[in-house]
Amino acid sequence: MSKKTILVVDDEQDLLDLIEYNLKKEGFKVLKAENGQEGIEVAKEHKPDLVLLDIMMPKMDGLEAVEIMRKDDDLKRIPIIFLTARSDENTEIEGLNKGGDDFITKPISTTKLVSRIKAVLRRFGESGETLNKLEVHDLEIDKDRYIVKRGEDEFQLPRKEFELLFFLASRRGKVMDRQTLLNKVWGDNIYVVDRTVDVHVRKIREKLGDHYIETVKGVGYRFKE
Amino acid sequence: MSKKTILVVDDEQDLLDLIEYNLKKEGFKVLKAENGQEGIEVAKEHKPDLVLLDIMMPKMDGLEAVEIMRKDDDLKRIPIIFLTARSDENTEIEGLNKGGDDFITKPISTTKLVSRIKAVLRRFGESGETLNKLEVHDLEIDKDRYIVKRGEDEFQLPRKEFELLFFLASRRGKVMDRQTLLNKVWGDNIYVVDRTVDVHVRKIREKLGDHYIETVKGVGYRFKE
DNA sequence: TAAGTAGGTAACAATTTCTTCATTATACAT
DNA sequence: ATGTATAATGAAGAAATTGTTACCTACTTA
Repeated sequence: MSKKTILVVDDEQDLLDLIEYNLKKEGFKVLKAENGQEGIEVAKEHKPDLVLLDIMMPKMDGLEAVEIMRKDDDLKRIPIIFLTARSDENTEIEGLNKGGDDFITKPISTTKLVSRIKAVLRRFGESGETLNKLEVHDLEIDKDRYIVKRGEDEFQLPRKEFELLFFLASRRGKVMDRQTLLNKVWGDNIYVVDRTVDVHVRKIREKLGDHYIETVKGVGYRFKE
Repeated sequence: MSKKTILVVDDEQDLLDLIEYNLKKEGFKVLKAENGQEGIEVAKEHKPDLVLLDIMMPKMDGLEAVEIMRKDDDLKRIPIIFLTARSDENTEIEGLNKGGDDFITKPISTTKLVSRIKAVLRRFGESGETLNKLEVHDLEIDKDRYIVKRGEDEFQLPRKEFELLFFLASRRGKVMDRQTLLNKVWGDNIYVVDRTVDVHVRKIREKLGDHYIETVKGVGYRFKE
């Protein structure tokens, strides 16, 4: 399991550092921001797996930030845990109503923080957040819909072609040999000649153009980075 | 919007009644159980939309109950909110780790309780619209009356056809395989041949035309976006 | 009881997708 | 530049999937 990235947004530098230290110790990747606005920018750029968001901040407070995030297609699925200076039930309720996923009051207990983060991540992880939508180059590959989009154009690829494309695209840059592709896309105990892959690659290129999948002679195929 | 069902599990009869009163006032349907074991039985039978679970109970406590629920295919997706007598951080952490979705300490503020329940339901509900009236393309699909309208025309579909259409339409664009459709429309523990879905799709197309439900060969069906 | 409706199954026709293989083109090493 | 290995291509047949129809059962209603 690759490291999960947590974005921590808080205006107190000390607290930011403390949280960073503790989360890194637990194996998370940590991003930091000092206000809501910066937080959203960082979130847009790095798409963290979870955001820890202070309610009280200068420039843009946490509640505003959450509203913006929930309206942004790229960000709205990211779980948010609020931080607040002290237990203030009204704020808490407002936060949850606005779309927060949990709530933690300062002073923060490290154990509690980590425990909650894990709980929230697990919760979101199992509800099918298995990354069903890839955006690479000018393509949008949507496995929920089994559709590939490029701008306004939609391509309806047959299953194998789609799954092959999806697999390659989800490992952008990495060269995969034919056998691996067969195992991963076709299944482990399927017997087909490995040249079959070539034919599917060709069909994908035929439909989408040949600037996505690169041939690495003697090795296999790779989705262009 | 159909009423959401909340199962409340607590050994204190008074509290049970108090919560029931408040939740009913808010428009929820309420089920009650007095210990973990009973709670699981009721949950299995009625599949509530959310469970409020006391940690400390005779016979089977809340933590045990949650473990069992999370292992049961029918129950594991039901969100759980823990109740506990007082803020006890250790228990709280344990609860969240075991798979709770939120945590509320007694004495319970009614507002807070309802607010949290709604927050959790919203979070979980986003995957499945609970609206009873869908308007898609030129169709109006009304689950209250089991009627589909197109302009002046009204179509009276049989139950299964209607529910299949409704389900697909409520997840517009998303491809659903036959098994999922069977589980969601027919029910989890129903045995019917999956090709049955095809026949119903055909009947729907026969009545409404075939420009609503799209076939994704090798995968399933999808309501056109 | 007959007739009608709904739901399910099975068979096979129609269609699409997949695989293979033969041929042609290309890249790479020498 | 040439030869060899590898990949691209095209086309045909196999395999898989879906559409469609007919039929069966259970249940409801007249």
